[in-house]
Parts: sequence; structure tokens; C-alpha cells
Amino acid sequence: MLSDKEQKKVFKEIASKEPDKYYPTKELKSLAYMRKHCSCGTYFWTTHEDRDVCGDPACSGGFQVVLDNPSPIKLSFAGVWKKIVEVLEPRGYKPIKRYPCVARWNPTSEFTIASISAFQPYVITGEVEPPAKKLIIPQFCLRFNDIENVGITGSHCTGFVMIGQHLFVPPEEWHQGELFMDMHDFITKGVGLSKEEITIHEDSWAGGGSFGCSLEFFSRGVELFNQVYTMFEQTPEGPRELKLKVLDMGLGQERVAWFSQGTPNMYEAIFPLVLKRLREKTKIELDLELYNKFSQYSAYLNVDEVDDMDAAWQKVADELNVSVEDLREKIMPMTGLYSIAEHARSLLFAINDGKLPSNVGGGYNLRVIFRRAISFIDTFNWKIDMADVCAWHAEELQDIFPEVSEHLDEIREILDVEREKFYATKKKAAKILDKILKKGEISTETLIEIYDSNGISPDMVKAAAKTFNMKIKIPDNFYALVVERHEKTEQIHATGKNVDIDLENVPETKSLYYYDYTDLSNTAKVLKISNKMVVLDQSVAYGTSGGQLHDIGTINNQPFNDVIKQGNHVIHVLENKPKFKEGDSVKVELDKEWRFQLSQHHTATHIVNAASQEILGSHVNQAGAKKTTKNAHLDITHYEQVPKAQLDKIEKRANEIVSQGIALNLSFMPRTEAEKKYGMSLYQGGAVPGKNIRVVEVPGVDVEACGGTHLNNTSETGKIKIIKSQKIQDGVVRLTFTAGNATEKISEEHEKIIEELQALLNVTPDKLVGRVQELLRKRNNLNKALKTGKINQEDLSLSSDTTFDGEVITKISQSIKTPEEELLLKVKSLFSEWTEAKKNLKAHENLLSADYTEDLIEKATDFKEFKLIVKEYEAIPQKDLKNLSQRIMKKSKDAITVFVDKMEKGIGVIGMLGTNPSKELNFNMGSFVRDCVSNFDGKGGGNVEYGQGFIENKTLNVRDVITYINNKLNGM
RNA sequence: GGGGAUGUAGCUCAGUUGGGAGAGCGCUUCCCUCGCACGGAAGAGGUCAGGGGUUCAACUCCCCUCAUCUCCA
Repeated sequence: MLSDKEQKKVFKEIASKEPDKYYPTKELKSLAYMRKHCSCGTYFWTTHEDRDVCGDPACSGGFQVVLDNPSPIKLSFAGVWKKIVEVLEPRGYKPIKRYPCVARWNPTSEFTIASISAFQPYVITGEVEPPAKKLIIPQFCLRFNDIENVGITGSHCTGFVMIGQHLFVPPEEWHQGELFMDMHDFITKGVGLSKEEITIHEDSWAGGGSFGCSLEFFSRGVELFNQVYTMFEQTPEGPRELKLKVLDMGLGQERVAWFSQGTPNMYEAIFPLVLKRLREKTKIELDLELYNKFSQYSAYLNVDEVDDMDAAWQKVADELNVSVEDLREKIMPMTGLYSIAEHARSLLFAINDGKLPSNVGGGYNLRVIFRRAISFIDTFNWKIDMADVCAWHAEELQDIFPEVSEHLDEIREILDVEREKFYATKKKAAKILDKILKKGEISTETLIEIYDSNGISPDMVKAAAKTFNMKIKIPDNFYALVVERHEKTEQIHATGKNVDIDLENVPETKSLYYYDYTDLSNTAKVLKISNKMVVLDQSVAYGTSGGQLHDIGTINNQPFNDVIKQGNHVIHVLENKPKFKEGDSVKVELDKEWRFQLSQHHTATHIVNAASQEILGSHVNQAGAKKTTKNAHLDITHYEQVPKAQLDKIEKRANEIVSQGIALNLSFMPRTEAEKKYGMSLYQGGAVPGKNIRVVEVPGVDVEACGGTHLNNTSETGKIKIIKSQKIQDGVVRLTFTAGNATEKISEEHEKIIEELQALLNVTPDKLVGRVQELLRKRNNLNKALKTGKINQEDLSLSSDTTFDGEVITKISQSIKTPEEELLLKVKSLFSEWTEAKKNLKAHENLLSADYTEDLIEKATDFKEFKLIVKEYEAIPQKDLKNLSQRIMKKSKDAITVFVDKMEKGIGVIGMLGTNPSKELNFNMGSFVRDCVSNFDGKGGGNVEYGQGFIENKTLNVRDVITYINNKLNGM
């Protein structure tokens, strides 16, 4: 089979050979268009006898929209949509509301990138009925591949409205000529463009296995729209006519508005109100004359097509007869304003439709454009608040998109948080730069690393280096090197489990759990057995999917521990090989408790989701979820860690919903109807395939398309408890919670822990928090006392009476920085460390006293001109002897110590030099100790001043070691 | 979805092939001064994010977890 690209090329040739068969040539000719062949290879249609190049900017030398406006009718941005409705609605096109630009229903794409995206993939494949067979839609789309061009070229946007003209019909209802004429009439009669201004290219299109031909409408070097007639699909036997033919016409609302008004650039045409306010705020004089000239050449500054940006600016400056500096100085503020306005609009739609700025995923694009806008604001020192700009857009769009005004307060809050993050990062970056620049040269390696891990771009390094009077070399292929680095580290990961079972020709399993989760058994016919895997004609068992764990149970009393869903087949995995045969009639029975717990967790997930939206705001959407028997977690989109007080509110609200005892509605309905009735927020759990979708409704609370097992009434959920909240990535918070029995189990476990702690620390539960904190403090104090020798008697007993009212376990877990699962072990080990320290302090009381150290120094023997202390100890922790040595060194700079310690497993040797001997003697304590212990097959080492070693030998006599050491010392 | 970096005193951060936990600012006390600022001296303050492993010895090496930042698709 051919790739899409190859298919497109092949088909373009085929279609060009027989234009009458594939293009609406009859209509074109009747309108007096003539077919021509451009030197670039493309066939095109024009009314000009003498025209010999097609309208592509590359062939005709840039675009010239603003020279003399070709259109006699002035259409505002909103006016374009109104006009197309005016022209096409009477011809049977149904205007429909835009879809969100965050494509929750689409498993293949995060954002809506074209009007047709609204209907991908299920309308195109015929699984889903379109809202109308023949429709027009003003679809806001997001594309982030041209960010750097925004504001510069005058025609690039990250967010734009693609007006779609779409048709989804069987071949007999397909009239290509009509479709062409509808758009031709719109552009000539509606927009007022004369035929002489129009050039139409023949082209083709292929994607996702289908393909067709297309006509592109150009005027003055600008592509106005592209009408794609998708009529064929690729098969192994060759092209075949589609059962459902699809018209995909996408028209840039911005472009048409621009073209119609003839403004110097697109931005002036689409949000004049916002630009007016921005100019009032910034007092930027718009040099329209310069921009007029500039914009004609701005296409030369397209970063995608230009290798040497500086040369491109020079070229433009030459054309305008000004210096590059002048040009930049005047143009850059304007491009800044345009970028700010444009990015604010994209942010408004994206956040409104449920995406948050983040460091991963599509949210990263939002972060990038927000930061780009803020950088412009900072560069020019403007007093502009992005949230204000968003609000102005909402006002300007009120007429056609009133919904974007609905959450302005939330958007402001989100942008505030995002701005603070940006400045924090910037501050940090400045500090890091300062540090490494002070060090001197910066290697390419460092350059890449600080970019990759701190977001410090080479440009920032360059700018900062100026203040140090340094020049930084940045390799030309810098970004390629970054990519290379990523390629090196990326690894291939194993895919999900693949079940080895052939299901060809096995009928699908009918699932029986959809209406009542308390149905726990059914009889069925065995369709297929493969090893321990069994497929039945129908089953109540739920296979792992949609984040919910599978059921367990028995078939004919033979237990199964796993259920896998593959397509619409349900595969039961038995513990042992089944004793029944294919074709047998069997009985399925499920584990009741297991099923109930999962259902409780699943319904609880919907409830917590709804409660979170209520408490935190409408920007909250589900970003993922998982339900097991132990607990469930729900990932929600939110811009910061959820504070404890908010968590409490969510929990409280969730339990309110439970206690209200709301009956759930579980039903199947056509996707189209469900979407119409409940909107796109249905797809909280992600895209769902199929013509009919299951809708789980908690009336008045939550509606989701969901295939999981659910309770009949919220009251069956039992108590919901949020046990943990963590930010798993920027913009996504994971709430972990339990419901029903799982909650009970958690409380029981907590109680058990509390009981044990009570016994250990000998206090009532309300004082546990205080006691544990005291324990940690005193354990630390005692460890220190072992070093310094200064003992505070208070640290030898626990006496805290501080009471705490609240979640004891959570609080303790926080205050000793230990996860709840490890809490008991941790407290126990703290306690035993504290007790151990107490014991050591007592046992070595004399060792720790100042008198003792002084005594040792006094009794030291002379070694060269220093004081040598060789001493034997028994069962003293190495650390304590090291501490003792240190205390001696503090007292006497002339001291040299060698301690030999008889321990359970063997003999330890610890030696230390005071400052004087370490300076004046040619003596390395590390090597000395190593030599000593290795003589007895031990191991050790150290540095000049300190040595430590160990001889693992239970029978060795300490005297032997000491004698050896003394001999060695005497020989020096 | 895939990577990278960071986490050490209240704050900002050092910490060399693993071998006595440091600096600056801040804090306390004292000296100087009529008082303040400055200056001088002394001192307090650390579960080296948490857990596990390797080792005679881990802030340092390995693994896991948590938190923060960041790049790419």
C-alpha cells in the first residue's frame, strides 16, 4: 500500500490527466475559467488569458493583499461568519456551534486543528451520525508549529477559526459541482471578489487511508480556502469508492476578513478593538505606512523557510530603503503588540475549553505562547495584564462566541499563577547564569545542559554574557545538538500485554453488566478455549478497561483471576485448565465483594470529579483515573497543589452527594444525541468508540460516557475519603481516595497504627503527634550529644503533653516526612535509635566527659614531639570512637590517637592526627591504618589525618593488634 | 508520552577518585557608641528530601519513592 504522501502524488497525476472526471470542470468553464499549466507543475484555472503562473507566493513573488484592496465589501471578523450563514443556510447548510478546541472526543489528537477535526474519527468512519449531513461550522483551532512567525509575518496565528463546509453523504447524494458553486458564490457574491482576482489550483489529498482531489482558491498570493473531495479509499486491490463521501472545505475566517478589509496585516482585521486598547495602554504609535510596506515582504521572514534570519532582515530593509536597526526598532514593538493580542486569544479559547498551561503535553504549548507574550511585555516595559487582554477578546467575540466570556475570573487566576511561575523560573535562571558566567568559559555541553534542564536559551546566555563583557560561542547547529542528546537517551518501551489467542471468526461476547451491577451470575455458551483462556457468548464479568480493574469469580466453580477485554471479546483467564469444552453450557459467578468495591470506587470517582469541579472551578477536567479494590485515584486538571482546606471541602461535598441518595441513570444512546444533550464534557474519561455510547448520569451532578460498573444509587457508595493528593505534573493533580469498605479498612488500619503507637509511646491518641515530634527532636539531640559530649537531661525522657485535634496519622506522616505506609516502621526505628543513644550515652558516660579526654591527653606518651594515645576499647560503635577522637583533637592540636576496638564480629581500628602532626610529620594515617588491618586480613583506609579499618575475625586477640601497631610506630 | 536537572543551616548556595558537614546573609550574646548605623568578638542553628543497597566507612556510588524546575514530540 502507498503512503499518504505517495498516494497524494500519484492521484494528483491521475486526476490531472482526466480533469473532467475528477474536477468540476463544467462549472469552471461555464464561469469562463481557463485551465493552465504553471511551470511548477500545477494545473490551475484563471479568467486571464495571458496568465502563466499559478498564484502560489513562490511562483508569483510574495503576496500583495494591501496594495489595492480587491474586495468592495468590508467584512469584519464576525461578519465573515454571518455572511457565509447568509449565503449558505438557504442552500441547505446547517450552521452548527463550534466544538471545543481541546479535542476530548478524539483519541488521535489533543487539540482541534481543523474544522474536520470536530468529526474525526467516528463521523468519517461512519460510526457516528453527523449533527447534519450538510453543515457549516466556525471551528476555533489551535496549531503551534508557527509560533515564531506570529506578529512578524502578519499572517500567522496559533489560534484561528476555520469555517468548515462539510458534507457526509452516500455517493448518490454527492454533487460536486454544486459544492464548488456554493463556495464560489460565497467568495464572489458574498465577499465581493471578482472572478478576475481568483486563481484555482488543482490538487489532491490523502490521509488515513482515504483520498480525493481538491481545489485551492487563491487570490493575490493568499490561499483563501481549500475544498477537498474525499471520495476514495485505498484497499489492497486498489482504489475503491467510499460508501460515505466527505466534503472537507476549510476556510480561514481571519484570512477572509483580512482580505475583505485590506488591512496591513491580518491582526488589524480580526481584533481591532483589542489592538486599539493595547495601543492606548502602551502609547505605541502605529507606523502603518512602514508596516504597510513591511508586510509586503514579511513573508520573507518566515522562520520555516529562511535559513539566515539576519540576512532576511537585511533584505527586507534594503527593499524598504531603511537601515536594519531602524526597521527593527519600529517594527518590533508592533510585532510585540500583535503577538500579545494573538496569543491572548489562543489562551482564552484553550483555557476556556479545558486545557491548562503545563510543562508536559499540549499544555506546554500554552506555556510557550504565554511566556512569549510576557517576554514582549517585559522587553518593552509595558503595563499589560494578559488576563485583561483575554477579557477584551471575550468582549470583542461576544457576538459569535459568547461562551468564552463565561470563565474569565478563573482564567485570570490561572494566568496569575502561570505568570508567577514564569518569573520564579526567570529569577532562578538569572542566578544560574550569573554563577556559571563568573566561572568563565562556557562549553557547548554546559550550554545544552542549562537549556535542557533549566530552560535557559543560548540567547539568554548571550545577553547575560554582555554584562560580563564576555563573548559566547553558540554552535550553529545548537538545536540539532539538543535533539541529538534526546535521541541518545530515549529508549524503547515494552508495549502492553498481548494475549495470544486467535479470535478470528469467534462471535463477540455480549456484556451483561451495563444495567445492574448486582447481577452477579449468568449462564453462557463456551465459544472458545485456548489454554486457560475462555471466551463465552455472554458474561457479567468486567474486563480491565477504562481504568477499572477486572472482576474475579468462577466458571462452573473453577476460579478465574483475570478478565481481559480485547475489542468486544471478553476473555476469562482461569487459574487452571478448564474442565469444560467448547460448546458446553456453563455458569459464571462473580465475587460479590470484589465487584461491589470496584463499583463503589467507580461511582465515587464520578462523584469526586463533580465535587472537584464544583469546589475548584470549571477548568477542572478528568485527566485520567484508576480504580482498584484497595483505592481509586482521579487525576484532575488544576493549576496548583490543592490546599488541605479545599480537599476537605471536596470530600465533604462528595459525601453530601452520597448522602443525598441520588439514583443513577444508566443508558445507551446514540452518540450524536448524547453529545447534543450533554455536550463534549461527556468525554471525561477520554474518547469512547462506537455508534451507541453508554451514558452514566448522576442527575444534577455528573454525566459521563463510561463503560464501567456503577452503583444504582449514590447512597450505596458509602463513605468517601480522600487519602492523598499529589501534583503528578504541572497542571494535573492526583486525588487518591477510598469508598465504602475500603474506607472502613483504611480507618481500621489507621486505628491499628494508632494503637501500636500508643503502646510504644504510652500516651493517649490526641497527644501522639506531639510525642512523635518530641521523639524525633530528642533522638536528634542525643545523636548530637554523642558527638559533643554535652547531654541535656530533658532529652532522656518523653514528656510532651501537646494535644492535636485532627487526622493524627496524616499529621505525623507530614511532620516526620515519611509516607503513611512506612510510618509505623519509621516511628519504631526512631524510638529504638533514641533508646540506643540513651544506652550508649549511659554506658560511655565517662568516655564523653571532658575529664576523660583531658586525662587521656595527660597520660599520652611522647611520639616525636607529639602526644600519642593508643588505647583499647570494647564494643563501642565506630562512630563514637571517631567522635571521641575529634573531641581530643579539639583539645590538643598535638594529639595522635589510635583506638583498637574489640567488637562482636571482629576488631576495628580508628586513628586520627591533630593539626600539628598532620602538618609536620610525614605520616599518613589512612595508609597506616590500612597497613595495620591488612596485616590481619582486614580492610580499611582513609586520608592523611584520619584512618579507619576493620578486621573480620572473631578469634583474633586485641593485644596482638596493639603490639603490631606499637611495633610499627616504634619503627618510624 | 519520552528525557534532563535540582533537593545540604531560617535564606542563597559551596562540598574535590567515598574517609573529620562548610561559606555568605540572617539570628542570639558581648565589645565599641549618649543612641543608631557601621565595625569587632563569641555562639546557637543540620533526620545532608525519605527509604533500601554496596562498603571497614556514604552528603558523595547504585536502586526505589517524594517534591520542585525544565526540554522535546
